[in-house]
Amino acid sequence: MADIARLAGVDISTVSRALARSPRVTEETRARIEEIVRETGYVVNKTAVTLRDGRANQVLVINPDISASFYPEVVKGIVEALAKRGINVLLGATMRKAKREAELGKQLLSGVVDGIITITGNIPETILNTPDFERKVVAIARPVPHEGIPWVTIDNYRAATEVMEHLYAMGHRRIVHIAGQSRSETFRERSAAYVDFMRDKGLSELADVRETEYFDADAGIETMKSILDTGKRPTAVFCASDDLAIGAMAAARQAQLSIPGDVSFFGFDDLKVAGLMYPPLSTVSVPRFEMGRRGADLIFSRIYKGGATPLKVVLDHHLVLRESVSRIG
Amino acid sequence: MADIARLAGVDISTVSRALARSPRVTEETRARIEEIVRETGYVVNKTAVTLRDGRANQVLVINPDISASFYPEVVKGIVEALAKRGINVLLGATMRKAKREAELGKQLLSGVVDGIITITGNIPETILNTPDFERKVVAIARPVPHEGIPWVTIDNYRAATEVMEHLYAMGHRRIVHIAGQSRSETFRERSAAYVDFMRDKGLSELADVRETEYFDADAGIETMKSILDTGKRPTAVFCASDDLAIGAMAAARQAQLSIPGDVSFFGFDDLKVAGLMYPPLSTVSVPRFEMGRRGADLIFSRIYKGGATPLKVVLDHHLVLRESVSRIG
DNA sequence: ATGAAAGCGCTAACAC
DNA sequence: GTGTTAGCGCTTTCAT
Repeated sequence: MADIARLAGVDISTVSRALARSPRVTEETRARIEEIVRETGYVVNKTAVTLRDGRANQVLVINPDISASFYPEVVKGIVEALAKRGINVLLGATMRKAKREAELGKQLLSGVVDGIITITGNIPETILNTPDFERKVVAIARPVPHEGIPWVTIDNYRAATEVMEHLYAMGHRRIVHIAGQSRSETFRERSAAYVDFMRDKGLSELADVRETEYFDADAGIETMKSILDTGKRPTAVFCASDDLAIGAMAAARQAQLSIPGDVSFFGFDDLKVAGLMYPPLSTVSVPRFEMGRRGADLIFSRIYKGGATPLKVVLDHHLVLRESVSRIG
Repeated sequence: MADIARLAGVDISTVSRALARSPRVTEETRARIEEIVRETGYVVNKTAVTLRDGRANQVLVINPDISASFYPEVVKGIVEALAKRGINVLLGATMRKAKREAELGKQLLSGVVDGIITITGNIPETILNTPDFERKVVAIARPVPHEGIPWVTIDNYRAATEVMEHLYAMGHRRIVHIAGQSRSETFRERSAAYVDFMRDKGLSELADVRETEYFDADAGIETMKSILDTGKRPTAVFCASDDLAIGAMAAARQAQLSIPGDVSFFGFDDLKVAGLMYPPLSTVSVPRFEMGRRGADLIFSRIYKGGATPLKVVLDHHLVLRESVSRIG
């Protein structure tokens, strides 16, 4: 900026004002300065501005694993909402390591970002004793075990209940549930809905919940294999994620089972690929993009406008019925 | 840091030294300072360090679209290589907009990052007149139209030729190619291999290249539909990406064709989901993780060690034969 | 072994 | 309308 000032024959503060579109600079001076800026390709040093202003105009999105197909749409929603307000979005992946998560949390303390949007269901322990940190964190999809942190979600219990009602209406009784981690409230709700439904229908005897650690396709394969190994083949499998379902279907097929002839499948998430499977997978449509947008709105209000926001935002879901479930009995 | 200094009863410069593990601080003083740091949860302000040091110890990875399944593994490789060297990785998505790309390029000029790894095949125009920018940019997967920028790739022409040889050996003659953008050298090479092979086998009459813009599943669906609309059904379809293949297979199935009975498919990338499709998709295994690692190594050498590096790194690929291709004739 | 002070690039309050 | 200056939080000479 000093260079620009010299070239324009003005003080550096005038350049600063011109670039900030302050009305206190002659139109003429500003034009001259802007011309020089264009010629030289000069760009304001953001680090200096951040240091000076005490804010980075950036937020960090923490997700567990960028390979998982669930997150990209959420991130897009966040970027969409924040970009137009001049807020940058950084992306960090924890790879499910608490240490990585703590590392990322430090970005908040070290001034690199003004806030954190987490999709991991955890809160980096590093920031736990930061005063006022509740105002700087928002959770999406998975709630965080901490009071005062707002979160955006769908009604998982209700959605899972609807899935079970559908399966039941299609004649299925011997239904098993491939679940996610019970330590995650999201997956706990889905499992609870399954267990409650089976009990309410007097089917507790048949209820079978298989918890998985990472709810990815590999877990789906392994779990499905172990289910088939028991010899008691279910007529339907309700998977807590599409990734689980994709893996489970592949495993069923490998065991020479036809889908949905021998066994039906229901997923959760409505990933892009769900509709492209063979057969196309019935699933629960989760408004991922909208979740991102709403989460971004929340954090923007709280951090940059200092306003109050609701602590819980529940978005709509709906069932997407395709061809992976057959009518039986 | 001033607070820490006051609490420890030393000068701020001593705190700085202690935290930097300088030998010029008594073991005792350092212990005291570290204790206080732990208690208060203090974290060094990274913005200030960046400003002072003139380097951010961060690089930016630019990719076209975080929804596409190709990139996460590459990013993981980059993170793996850089994290242990204390270099942070930021992720930016262009959503295929030149403007977004330019925006991201500014991050380099504004001091937020020290270098850029691009997986888009483009170079942000913003940085084009930065002196010495060739030293700060590395391309992965897709080369950049600019001299002096190193890149990491596989031999696309050779891989595509091997695919064609396999299809040919399996008896296929009426093979069509669903290609990516011809403006991308990567896809151009794959197409060229197809065209050359068909010509060399005297099959030019049957050659049919369908170029797509985004090489995603939707493009695969559309293109496959249009191929089937012509009425001349191919016996095999060589897709320039797995995403294209997944979409194309779905479209074929929707047209009541059996795979690979009626038509065979070959993909490119070996995405995780390729092996979980029904039937499992034959494809070209691309070392995405390794590409990321090597790209990261390159940029690290160039930026932080100021060393010279090769301008082109070609990694190994191999064919993964599964069940989406049948033997005919 | 520790302290004092300069300076990284910028903005904004304060002059004029 | 423009210039002068302090200060954001840190590291690193230079002194002692």
